[in-house]
Amino acid sequence: MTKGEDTKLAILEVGLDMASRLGLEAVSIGALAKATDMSKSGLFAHFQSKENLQLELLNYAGDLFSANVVVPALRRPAGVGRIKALVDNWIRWAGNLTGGCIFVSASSDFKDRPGKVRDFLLLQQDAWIDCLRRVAQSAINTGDFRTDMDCDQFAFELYSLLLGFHLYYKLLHNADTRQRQQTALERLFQAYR
Amino acid sequence: MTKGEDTKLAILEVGLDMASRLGLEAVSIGALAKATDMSKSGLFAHFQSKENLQLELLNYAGDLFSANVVVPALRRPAGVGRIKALVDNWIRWAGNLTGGCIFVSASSDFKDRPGKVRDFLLLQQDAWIDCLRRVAQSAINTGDFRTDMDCDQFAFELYSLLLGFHLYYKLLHNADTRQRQQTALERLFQAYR
DNA sequence: GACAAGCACGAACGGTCGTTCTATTTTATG
DNA sequence: CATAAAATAGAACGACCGTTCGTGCTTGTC
Repeated sequence: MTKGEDTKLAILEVGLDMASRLGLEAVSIGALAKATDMSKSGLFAHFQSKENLQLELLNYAGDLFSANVVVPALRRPAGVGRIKALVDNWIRWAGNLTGGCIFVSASSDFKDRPGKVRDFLLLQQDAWIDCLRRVAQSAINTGDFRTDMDCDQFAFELYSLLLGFHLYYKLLHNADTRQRQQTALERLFQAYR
Repeated sequence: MTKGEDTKLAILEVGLDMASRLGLEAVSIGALAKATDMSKSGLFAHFQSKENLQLELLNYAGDLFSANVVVPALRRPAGVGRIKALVDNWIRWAGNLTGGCIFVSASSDFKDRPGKVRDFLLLQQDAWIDCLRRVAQSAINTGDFRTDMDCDQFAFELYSLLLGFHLYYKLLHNADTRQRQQTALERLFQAYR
């Protein structure tokens, strides 16, 4: 790894945490430069534009998300166990970032900001929902879930619970959140068995 | 109503829509002044500070929310019907604002921005969740729900579904969202009957 | 119709924004 | 070790940020 790539990665790491806390739009070149002990122009040279920085942040986050949330879950045998692993990984992912899941923050931030950033974010969200749908389908195949279940419906309800967890945990700092979500998950799984 | 109050209300109306779209933090004095055909200083005089503008926006939104979402639902007879009315009103509320529910946007925006604005937002969120809890309790009293149900758990799951709806509808522009949410709601109600 | 109060304006403040240059230092390569 | 390339810094740009101040214009009241 060359020096430039190394620096860039360090910037993205700091930027990701900043974006999770304050939102993708609030990650300014100046603030990020200060946080990484660089000059504005020195940092800027790595990204050519702010829009590009935002795209690279999302892409970096996507790589981390794949490696830490999706892939480890897919290594588990298909079925409800895999889904639970996916949820556990997601919870850990959201917990490791100071401000929670960057995709949740960015979704709220960019839902009405047309452009490449929103387009990319939408692609990532579609991929995530598709992932949820697929793990549900594979749980049907193993016999854990009913054959007549609606995987899209399942994905919607599961994602909703993750969003609920996110709000309760990251904004309200509710202590019982994990337990509450666990209960809801059990009820969700039970409905489709 | 005096001229000043009239102007202020017009500002809040425009500001609310802007905040729902771009986030509470992104409502700049200059942009809001342009949108209301006023001078920066003229508009500023109504609020004394940006923080105060944000607080007044939240307060204004809270009043509208009460009047359009909560109160009409509470006029319905207690029970599941009241809860359904509450949800319907919430959906309409989120639909009427261009960027969706301002409290959802603001929650994401201010979760890691300590200060008066976040404190006030937290109060509003607590009140809303308490409202959900109460309608559940009153549905127990009417016999619609089981007496041993956990109202906090119900509030969590119901709010989660609203958040899921919000993301699917406002970001992904998914056409089946309303139907999907309806199905999830029915399942939720059924579980506690 | 004079007068005070309320209201809105324009100009200006120091700061930060994203971005563009040029110059200098640091790194990798022969 | 020299040299080309890559990486970083510094200064400056116009634009916008939140905020302050002084000055007029509208209001409603006596």
